[in-house]
Amino acid sequence: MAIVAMALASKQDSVGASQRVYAGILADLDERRMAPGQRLVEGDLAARFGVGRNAVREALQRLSARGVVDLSPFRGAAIRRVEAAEALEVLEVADAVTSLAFRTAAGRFDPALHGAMLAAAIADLDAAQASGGEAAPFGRARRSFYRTMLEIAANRELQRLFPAIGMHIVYLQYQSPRLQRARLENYRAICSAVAARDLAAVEQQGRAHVDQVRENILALAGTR
Amino acid sequence: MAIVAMALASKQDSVGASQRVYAGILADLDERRMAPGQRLVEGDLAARFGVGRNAVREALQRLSARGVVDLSPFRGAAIRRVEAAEALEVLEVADAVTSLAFRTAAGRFDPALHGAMLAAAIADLDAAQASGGEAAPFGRARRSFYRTMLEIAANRELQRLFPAIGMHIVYLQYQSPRLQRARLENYRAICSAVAARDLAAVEQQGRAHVDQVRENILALAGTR
DNA sequence: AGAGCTGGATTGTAGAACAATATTGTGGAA
DNA sequence: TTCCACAATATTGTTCTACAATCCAGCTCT
Repeated sequence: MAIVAMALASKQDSVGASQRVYAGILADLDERRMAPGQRLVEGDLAARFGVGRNAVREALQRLSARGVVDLSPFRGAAIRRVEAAEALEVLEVADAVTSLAFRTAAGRFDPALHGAMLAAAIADLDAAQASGGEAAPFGRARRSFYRTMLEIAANRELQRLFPAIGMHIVYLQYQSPRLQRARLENYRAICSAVAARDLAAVEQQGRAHVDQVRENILALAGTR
Repeated sequence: MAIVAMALASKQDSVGASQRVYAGILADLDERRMAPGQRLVEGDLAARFGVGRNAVREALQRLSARGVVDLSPFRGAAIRRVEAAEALEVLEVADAVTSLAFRTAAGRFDPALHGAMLAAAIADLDAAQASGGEAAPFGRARRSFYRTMLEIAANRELQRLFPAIGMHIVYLQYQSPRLQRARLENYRAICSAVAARDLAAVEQQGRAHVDQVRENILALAGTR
C-alpha cells in the first residue's frame, strides 16, 4: 500500500508536458488571464511552460478538438471567439446533448450509488453561491455539476464527447455575473429532479436552463 | 483564373503531412485494411507514409478526438473497439445529435438553396443501392447524406462536433451487409421528410433509423 | 507454477535545422 | 496622399536525432 500511495503522489508530477500545456491554457482561461481572440504563439508557449514545441502543438490540437482554440494552417492558434449567432448554435447542440445526459441520469439515479456524489456537487453549488463575485467558484460548481450528471448517466460516449462542445467559450464570452446566481439555482433544481427521478421535471428544468442562457447571450450580444 | 485552377490543383498535393496520415488511416478503415483493435505503431506509420513521427502523433491525436483510435500513455494507439454495450451508448449520443440535425434541417430547407445538394446526396444513395455488396459505396452514400443534412441545418457547432461522435467505429464493427440496404431506404425517407419540411415525419424516420441500427448492433453482438 | 528480473520495443520529449507560408514594413508610382 | 509591389521578418510545418521513461514478453530462480 505504500506503493499505491507513492503512485498517487507521483501522479501529479508525472503528467506529461503536453498535458501540462493543455491544462495550463484551460486554467488561464478560467482565471481570465487569456481572452477570446488572443493569439497563441507556439514558441512563446513552449518557453513559458518549459517544454518543446512538439508538446505545445499536441496541446493545441487537443484544445482545438475541444472547441477552445481555432487552428488555421500557417496562421497558428487563437482562443476561439464566437459571435452571438454562433453562440446560439453552440447552445442548441449543448441542449441536445445535456438533455440526453439529464434524462439518462434521471433514469439511472440510485441514492446508494450516487447520493454522495450528488451531495458533493451540491456542496460546490453552495460554495459558489456563498462566495463573492469571482469567476472561479462558479466555474468549479458548474464543472462539478456536469461531471456528476455524466457520472450518473454512465454513458461513456457522452462523457467522451461532452467536453468537446464549445460551451466553455460561450460561458467565457457571454456570462453576465448578474445572471450567474440564477443559473446556480437552475443546476440545483436539476439535481433535485434527477434525484427524484422525475423525468418531466428534468425536461422542464433543462429547458428553463437553456432559455436562461439564451437570454444571457442575447443580452450580452451587443456589448462585445 | 489560371491561378485559381493552379491553386485548386495543387491543393491536393499541398495537404500537410499530418493530414495525409489522418486521411490515410481513415481510408484504410473505410476499405477494411485495418480492423478495430489493431495497434498503430508510430514508427511504422511514419515509415509507411513517409513522414516524421511528429506528424504521425498529431494525426493520432486528431483521430483520438474523433473517437476512431484509443490513445493511452506509453502504450500507444489502437483502432478503437467497442463492445455492444458501448456501441449502444454511442448510438444514444448519435441519436440526440442527429435528431437535432434533422429537425433543424427540416426547419431550414429551401429548395432553391438546397435542392441540388439534396439531389446529389440521393444520387449517391442510388449508386450505393445499385452497386454490389462492397462497403465503399455505402460509406460514401452515408457520408454524403450526413454532410448534406449538416449543410442544410447550417449549424456550425453541429458541423464541428458531428465527426467526433464515434459512429464511424460502430458502423465498422456492427454493420451487417444484409441490413445495409434497409438503412439506405431510411436515409432516403429522411431526405424526403426534410424536403417536405415535415417535422413529424422526420422524427418518425429518425426513430426508425435508430431502432434499425440498434437491432443491427444487437444482432451482431454475439458474433464479435 | 508463480514471483521477480532483464532486455528489447515503443512512446514521450527536447532541440536543432530548414522549408513554406503569412504578416508587416518600406519604398516608389499614380 | 493613397495605393500597390516587393522585401524583411515572424511564425508555422516538418523532418531529423537523441535520449529518458515506460511497458511488455520472455526468462530465471525458487
